[in-house]
Amino acid sequence: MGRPAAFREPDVLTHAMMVFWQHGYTGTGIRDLEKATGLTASSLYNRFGSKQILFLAALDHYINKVVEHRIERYLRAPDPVAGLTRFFETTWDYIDDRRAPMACLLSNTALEFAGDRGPVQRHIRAGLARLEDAFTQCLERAVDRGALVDGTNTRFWAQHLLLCLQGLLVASTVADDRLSLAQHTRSLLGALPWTDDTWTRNLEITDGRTAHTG
Amino acid sequence: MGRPAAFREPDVLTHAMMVFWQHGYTGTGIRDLEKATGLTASSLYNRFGSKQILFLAALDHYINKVVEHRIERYLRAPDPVAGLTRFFETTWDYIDDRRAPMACLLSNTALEFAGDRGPVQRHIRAGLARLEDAFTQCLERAVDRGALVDGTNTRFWAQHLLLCLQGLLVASTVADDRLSLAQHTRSLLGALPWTDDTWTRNLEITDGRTAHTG
DNA sequence: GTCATTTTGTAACGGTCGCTACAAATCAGG
DNA sequence: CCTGATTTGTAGCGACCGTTACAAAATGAC
Repeated sequence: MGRPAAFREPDVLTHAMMVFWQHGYTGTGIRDLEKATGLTASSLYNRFGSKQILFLAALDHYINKVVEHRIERYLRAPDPVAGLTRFFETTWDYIDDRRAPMACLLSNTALEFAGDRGPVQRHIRAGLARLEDAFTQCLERAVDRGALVDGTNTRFWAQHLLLCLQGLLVASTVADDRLSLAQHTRSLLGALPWTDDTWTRNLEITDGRTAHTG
Repeated sequence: MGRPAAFREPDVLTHAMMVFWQHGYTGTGIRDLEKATGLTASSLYNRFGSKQILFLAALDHYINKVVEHRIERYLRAPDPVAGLTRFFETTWDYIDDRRAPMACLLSNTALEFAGDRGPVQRHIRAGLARLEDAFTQCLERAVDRGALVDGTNTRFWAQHLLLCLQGLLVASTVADDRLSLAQHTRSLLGALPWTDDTWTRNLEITDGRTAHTG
């Protein structure tokens, strides 16, 4: 009952997410959100109640769509080593797709709300925890396959990868060449306790593929 | 000639720097700067011309004081390995000194102005380049002392350290325990091409010292 | 003291901020 | 068609934004 909404909530959240991603929470005004979503402030407030709540919804949308999609596609790929490698490589692809390097909405928000102890921090932590868990599971599969040495502290190395990823994302906003970023990515991944020549073989495979695809 | 200013510019820049550091560029208003510096908007605009120019001056102030001080104290210390280790360790001390984790003004600004191509980006790059150079020189001294293997690409590993540092800083804003951050710092530094047992010996020294100092 | 020069305090400018009151519009159920 | 419920568009709220005009205050040069 009641007048039906003239929009689909996921679309609104996607557009809001993009604006917040580009300009941050403080840098995004309600008028920007109106333009991006095509809705009026009335509709936005009628649905979400406040700018902050809409932002939290956009954050969750980012986690459930962007992050989860990348987890599913790469970290849950059949080959955990190749998947992990591709996960980091495609971070740059994703960044280069857009006009400006936008890094990661989670990282951006983490720094913007660094002193915060409210709901925003909690949502950020939840999103990063989801990524950390996915890394952990990916590394555990690598251990099972004998790619990582037995007894590897997968939780620790998952946190480590998450930390390095955030460094790469910050660096990507100032780096003038993507090539060096790729080299640093290799060094970071190479630090993991791979067994024997697992990692060097993976590098050869990666080189072969990138040589073909450009 | 003319009425003398009732403030010292370095003090004004220090206070402005702290406010920008805590709340970011967009999140800081002129009224906040008035309260923090004790000056009126008139004086601020008479001296600096605009909020943006004041921010650039505060950025340079951060580079010349905070960053340069840490470079001088740690990266130019007699022992490059111990100095580098202390540099990363004291990053947390510096963060914990303040009420809220503020990470690094350069990293914060890099993400806030991710899409920017104007003067702010240039100042950020200059500051990071200064840090990269200092890392490079520190690593070169480590090579000269035989702590790093001959032929080490010091420029590459300096960029690598800078990248990892930014990851640590982002992680510090969401981390609930500093201990794990210290462990990740060790892993990051341990990835460098140290000679023989240089790094393990350095860890023992570090452990001994931290055991005494708490 | 007078003048030119610079800084300071006061007050306010036009614009945008997040948000909301209100009525018209659009549905379901009777 | 009427009623109740929900969304939409319009219009504007008070507060704050970055910035500025203007005059009083404080200096050195003469």
